[in-house]
Amino acid sequence: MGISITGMSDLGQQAYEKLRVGILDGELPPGSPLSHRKLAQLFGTSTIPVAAALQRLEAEGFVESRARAGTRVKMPTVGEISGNYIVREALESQAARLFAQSATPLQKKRLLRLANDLDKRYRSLDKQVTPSREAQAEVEKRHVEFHLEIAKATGCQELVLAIEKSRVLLFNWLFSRSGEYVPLPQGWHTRLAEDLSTGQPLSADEAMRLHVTFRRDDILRHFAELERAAEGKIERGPQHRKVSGTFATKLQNLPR
Amino acid sequence: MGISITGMSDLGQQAYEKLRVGILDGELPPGSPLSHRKLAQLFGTSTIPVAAALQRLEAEGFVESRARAGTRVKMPTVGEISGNYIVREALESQAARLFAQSATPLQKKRLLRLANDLDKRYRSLDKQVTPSREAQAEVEKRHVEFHLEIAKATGCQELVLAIEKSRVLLFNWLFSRSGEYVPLPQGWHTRLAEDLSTGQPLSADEAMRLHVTFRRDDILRHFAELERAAEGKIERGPQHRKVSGTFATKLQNLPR
DNA sequence: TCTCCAAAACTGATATGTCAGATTTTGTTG
DNA sequence: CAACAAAATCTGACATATCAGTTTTGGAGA
Repeated sequence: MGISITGMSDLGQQAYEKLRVGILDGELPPGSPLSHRKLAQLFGTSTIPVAAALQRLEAEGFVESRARAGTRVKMPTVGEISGNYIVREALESQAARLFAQSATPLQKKRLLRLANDLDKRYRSLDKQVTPSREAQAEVEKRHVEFHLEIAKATGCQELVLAIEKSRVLLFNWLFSRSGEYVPLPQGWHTRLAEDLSTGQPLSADEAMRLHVTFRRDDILRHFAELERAAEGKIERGPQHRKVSGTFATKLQNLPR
Repeated sequence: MGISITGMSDLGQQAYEKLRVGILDGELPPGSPLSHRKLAQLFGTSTIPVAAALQRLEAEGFVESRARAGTRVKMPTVGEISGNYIVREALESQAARLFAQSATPLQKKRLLRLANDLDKRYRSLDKQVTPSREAQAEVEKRHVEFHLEIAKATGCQELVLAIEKSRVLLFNWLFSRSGEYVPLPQGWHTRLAEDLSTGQPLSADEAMRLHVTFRRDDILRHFAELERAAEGKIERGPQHRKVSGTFATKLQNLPR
């Protein structure tokens, strides 16, 4: 699950990628402080490439920065998550239209196979009483891949990138919390793949909209509660969270 | 027609804005070289804020950079323009749905007024034999504002920003060339505004799709020709274009 | 224990200088 | 005059150092 499209220099690119996986792997949960200096020391570079990486991550919505006050992994608001859903619904329903309109039999077959596999994984996840975070993340990553496969089949690179951006961002926001898990209907993705493969563009559009918005209201409600709970609480300053990975640990214990 | 949403430091933000208007005003046409040093000298800063501004402009698609070889205003490919249309169709039809679904009478009235004004301006443009570049740009800017008004009425900030980004980018690409002008039908925007104000979400969606894609094929054909004409021509190195504004002139005549 | 405030510590922003790579120019040779 | 190579020039990437805000901290006083 990685964007390449360099556009950035060597060290800056490396810092960007390290930070990105650090965030997406949950080692750097929302609120984690990201000091230019400490990161530079950790990476063995100056602060310049770090600043470039953080600027890009900020533009992509992973990070928020206030001048001379600090940079941290972003805490999304309910409004932003809601907006993300709206934009993603627009992009993915467009991809669904184009897929239904012009996907080759091979692409359709491939999508069906992916959908089947994905549904299997979700089912096996449902069986477990307490699925591990890693297991959930693994399945969700494949979920993203499934949707990107639809977009890729359209042949429109710009659409793929826009959807990936939107998907990955939500992925990160969701997995930063212990979200109550809403099980999906049986054959949820297989049915979608069938709709996209056999239906007209318009019905594919509609099917995708339903798919995208299925868990939306539950999730928004959940986050609204979390937001209310955090009302006026820790508003600024680094969050003293307990984190597992080596990344954040190293970062915290670094002097200077 | 300006994005604010800082996210960047003082000098970097200023450099970004200056460069952005320089590009959008046509003073820096596609292919113009943008040297960190020269720009820094022109702005009276170091190269650091300039680099930050250029990195952001690159992420937004206005500029392309190759490490240690140069940065220049981007020359779009036909594929990118086509992709831009697909993404924009997705975003704007979504905005149309939401507008039809939830716009207040006041917002509808306001949109109709804007549409009427816009159509008037297009009509007066059609009357002129050789409309000036400035006059065309002025009307096109209002065209962008019209579409942003629809998005703003949805109350979804993320959708507004995504549409603005997509619109402004195409705006810049189109106005960098002397495009053959395809006149619009009578009351083109007024009819759209009416459709969005009175119709159901689905019909609003469809109306917007038709609107967005109206000139698309002509434009893509036009650019395909231009691209073919430039086949293998000036591939690298600064373009020695003749430019009007003071911005580019200063830039070119700067030593170092 | 709580409030307030100044000093200390930390932060991102920026200037300056250097480096290696890419490009362009120039000089040479056929 | 063409082809080619070396040198001069230009480019962005980056390191180091400093600055001015912001936040945290450690009492002093209530």
